[in-house]
Amino acid sequence: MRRSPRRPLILKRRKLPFLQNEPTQADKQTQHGAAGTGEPTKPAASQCLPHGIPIMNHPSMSDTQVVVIPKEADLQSIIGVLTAKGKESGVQGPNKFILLSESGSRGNGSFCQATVKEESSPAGSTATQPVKSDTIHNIPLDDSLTNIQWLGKMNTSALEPHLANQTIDKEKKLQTHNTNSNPEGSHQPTLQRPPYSYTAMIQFAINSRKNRGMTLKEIYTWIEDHFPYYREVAKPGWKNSIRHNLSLHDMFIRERSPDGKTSFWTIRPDINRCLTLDQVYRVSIVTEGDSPAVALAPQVDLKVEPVNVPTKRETRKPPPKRQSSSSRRKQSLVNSLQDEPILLCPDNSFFDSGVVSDASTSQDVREADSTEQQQHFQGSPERELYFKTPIKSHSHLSSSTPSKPPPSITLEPWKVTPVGKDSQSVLDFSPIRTPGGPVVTPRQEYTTFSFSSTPFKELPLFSSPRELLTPGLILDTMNDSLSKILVDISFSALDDEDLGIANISLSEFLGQFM
Amino acid sequence: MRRSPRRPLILKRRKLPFLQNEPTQADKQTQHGAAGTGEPTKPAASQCLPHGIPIMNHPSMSDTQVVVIPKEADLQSIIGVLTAKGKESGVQGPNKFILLSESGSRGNGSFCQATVKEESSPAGSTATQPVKSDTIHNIPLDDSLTNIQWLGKMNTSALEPHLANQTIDKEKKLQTHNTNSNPEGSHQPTLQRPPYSYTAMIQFAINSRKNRGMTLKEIYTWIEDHFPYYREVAKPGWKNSIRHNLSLHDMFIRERSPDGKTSFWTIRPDINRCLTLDQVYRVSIVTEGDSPAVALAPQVDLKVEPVNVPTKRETRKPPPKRQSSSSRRKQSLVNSLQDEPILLCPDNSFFDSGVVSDASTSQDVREADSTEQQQHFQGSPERELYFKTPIKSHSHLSSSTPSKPPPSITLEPWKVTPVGKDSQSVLDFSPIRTPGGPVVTPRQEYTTFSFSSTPFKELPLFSSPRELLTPGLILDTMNDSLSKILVDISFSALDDEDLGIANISLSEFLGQFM
DNA sequence: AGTCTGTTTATAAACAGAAAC
DNA sequence: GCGTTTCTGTTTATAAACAGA
Ligand SMILES: [Mg+2]
Ligand SMILES: [Mg+2]
Repeated sequence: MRRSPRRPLILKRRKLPFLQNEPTQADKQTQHGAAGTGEPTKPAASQCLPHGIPIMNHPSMSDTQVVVIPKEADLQSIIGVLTAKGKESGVQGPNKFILLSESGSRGNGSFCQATVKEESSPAGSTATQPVKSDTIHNIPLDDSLTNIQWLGKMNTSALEPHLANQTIDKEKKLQTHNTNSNPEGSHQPTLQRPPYSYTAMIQFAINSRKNRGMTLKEIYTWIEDHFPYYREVAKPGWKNSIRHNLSLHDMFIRERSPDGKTSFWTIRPDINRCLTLDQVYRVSIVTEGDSPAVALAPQVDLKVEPVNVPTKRETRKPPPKRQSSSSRRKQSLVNSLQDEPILLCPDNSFFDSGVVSDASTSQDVREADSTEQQQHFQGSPERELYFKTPIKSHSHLSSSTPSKPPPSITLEPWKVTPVGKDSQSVLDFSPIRTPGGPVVTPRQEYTTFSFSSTPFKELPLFSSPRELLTPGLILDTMNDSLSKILVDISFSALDDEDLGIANISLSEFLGQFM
Repeated sequence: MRRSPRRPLILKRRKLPFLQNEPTQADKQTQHGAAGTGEPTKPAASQCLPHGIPIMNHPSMSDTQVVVIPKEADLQSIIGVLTAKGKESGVQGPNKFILLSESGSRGNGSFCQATVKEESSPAGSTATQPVKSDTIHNIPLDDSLTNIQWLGKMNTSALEPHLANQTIDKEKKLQTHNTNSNPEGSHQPTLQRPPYSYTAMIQFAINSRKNRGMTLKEIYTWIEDHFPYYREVAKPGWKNSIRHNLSLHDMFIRERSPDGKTSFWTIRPDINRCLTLDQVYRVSIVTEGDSPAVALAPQVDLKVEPVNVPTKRETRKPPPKRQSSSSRRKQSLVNSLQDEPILLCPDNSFFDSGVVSDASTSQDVREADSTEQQQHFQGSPERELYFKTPIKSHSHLSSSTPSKPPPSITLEPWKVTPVGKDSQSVLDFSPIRTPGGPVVTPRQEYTTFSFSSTPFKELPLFSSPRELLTPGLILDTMNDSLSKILVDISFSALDDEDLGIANISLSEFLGQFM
């Protein structure tokens, strides 16, 4: 809940399929629509993990949520989902999760009205029983996938072009299509769209080179080799997007080869965070490991050195009522290019030279008060209701931010209608919020078993309060620790909170890669 | 042909209608298409102005073209079109035009096969005879409008909110719709989309304020007041685009009011060129003036002072064969923030304070050799021909740059089929190139009368070579001079070419406003 | 003549924080 | 004061136009 939100590693705003089948406008409903999909604007439910595992807010810590893990549930899967969820929701969202094992009396709380055994979820496979052996691989995925889930489907061979250094050329590796039925033993890479932005993938590509320079074609090839989605299913416009990103972002600089014949792309060294797919991959591979008390961190040895201590420290904790900073971010980081710590690049096997680079993204303007800042979602599905406001003679949209029509239920594999009595309570298991889907509203309902985000103590969730004292696991997505095991990123500087600028967490380190 | 190209003032890449009627996908032709519109991939023609007035390349000066003005033609209209054309095509395109009066023997050359009297052009009105009195106002316009043409339709009252300074609020001025039939006397503003980019319009808006700060809402209002298109016909998504531009471009900075309550947008003073709509308007108003030997420049008094002389002057003229600079622009202007002259803001009636600002856009890396760099256009209509290349199993597009299907003829009012014998020679009068229309190809055809861009001397265009010596007008769109009249922007520093960085022309000054 | 590469602009969209209602 | 809605601001994605190599 501190420091300015880094961009999540897990992609948002990337719903668009980008498949070869064009939008098809099948459900265009051009003028007569806007009444469809029957989303009944319910007060929404408490958040649930897939298969009805509930998540409750902690009564006192706003950044903490409590999860009761059923006995039948797959712990690794849940940890993965929670990690993704925590990272995704940024700083204001929950980033600590207390995992409690269910004490058998599961029929007690009706909070989610969906049991683990529930197999009638209409939106895709249910697949949580570990005996199914496709615990992760069969989770219904789409573009709004978390990267951990996605990585569970990635083949490790997708990383091998790293190891076969320099010989990535034209051999048709990785061309083995998986036939959509992917049992756990097979290790083909998915054709699912990876959850990384173009900018992130370009960084992955360029940073995989020791000289940290790549031609455009090599970037294409690298991405196609490591993310077969782009070779196989994406429309060719993805290359246009790559070029667009290279040109648009100042982070990417085009340089000339010494002979001046070819040009190659580099990353501005002063802002290169040196993230590689390997690092991201290792993070999540470890996440899926055996012991739950395993570090979620990459195996790299990062060193944060407080060089160029910011001179404007007074802006870091603004007076809580003056100026209010009104942070929509980014404008507060003007001229923050110099005064950030130098972050040494990890010298893993892919790098020869430890290029010195300093971080230059955010000035880490943390808001003073983190007082119960419940996350707001704009639950209004969309206001393409015609003539809703008689402002103009426009017969078209009235909102200045375009919005997609709410998708139909079957298009959202995370939306599972529970078997409970109230058919209106559609649970949103998606880690991605869609405006129009059932979202969590901050409305407080202290009285019922309904799916509110009521503080924890109000809900009769457990058969006895003893369970709250169960020494469960604590998953902290802010520093990617599970239980009390801290990540093994060794910060050479202060690591207490709210003390210094060197207090950069892994999630921030990862998150700034958009 | 010198200095790096500024972005044209006249908008390109803005074909999209952005009207309330959605794309309608009526002619989607999803899979069976791509054969339509009957564009026969002809070798294309030499460039012509509307009504068949030909433009020929000058035999020796690659940036110069020669235009023979028929007696019946409207000179002002032609000058306007040429000015737009010159500004639009950037540095590599022609920016000087020698205007010659036709010597009566018009039937001589068959080069354009369209006479001025031709009235059978199927795409809109022909409207060049000044006796029609709607010389400019009736030119068929669409989104690919030049700004000069567009300004011909603009009401002068659209500028009056400047004069009624500060009281722009809610009075329903400018709400007088024009009923599409706009005789010359009436002065309603058009509902046509203005040819300015969002970035340009935002600058117009903010620079119209003395304090050079505007809230978002004020920017909206300013644009709506001055360009009623956005109030009346544009989809509400245009406000999204405004916000997008404000956020995206570093040029726009959000600041807080002194009380910290509201935020307003400013333009980074070190790169603010202080262009206002008033200036653009005056430029074009003068262009439409009576005498052809009139200055095309704004009435402002700009002063360029060579402060911070660049230290890396050796990069300004690279060795002509080494490195070759391979300018796709923009990457050559890294770190050029400091070393450019300070450009004083013009203190016209809209400014109180002469904010000091220096230019910081382009480092003016001029290509060494401007040897017959004929402009290329990618005339390939689009290659959504399925299975054209058996590269992948993609059934969809194969080009990584998406392209629109070629529009039908009737949608392009500039495309006029001449009455000549060859029905295939569709002339493109549009100042905007569409990749599918007939474009000028650099193919050299020295032998025929065909529509090639053959050097000037090869074409038997004139009845006698005397006409080449006719003391015609010279329209130079690089510095916006007609005849020998220079623009009245007074540069205090060097104004000879290739000498100093202060050699900034009006077109560059204007052009950098995208 | 066509393709690849690079730059810009436009538009839609997701979403978050702040302000208004 | 709270809850909702709207406004404002930031990013990402995608299409597209077009220029230069
Ligand atoms: Mg770049
Ligand atoms: Mg900005």
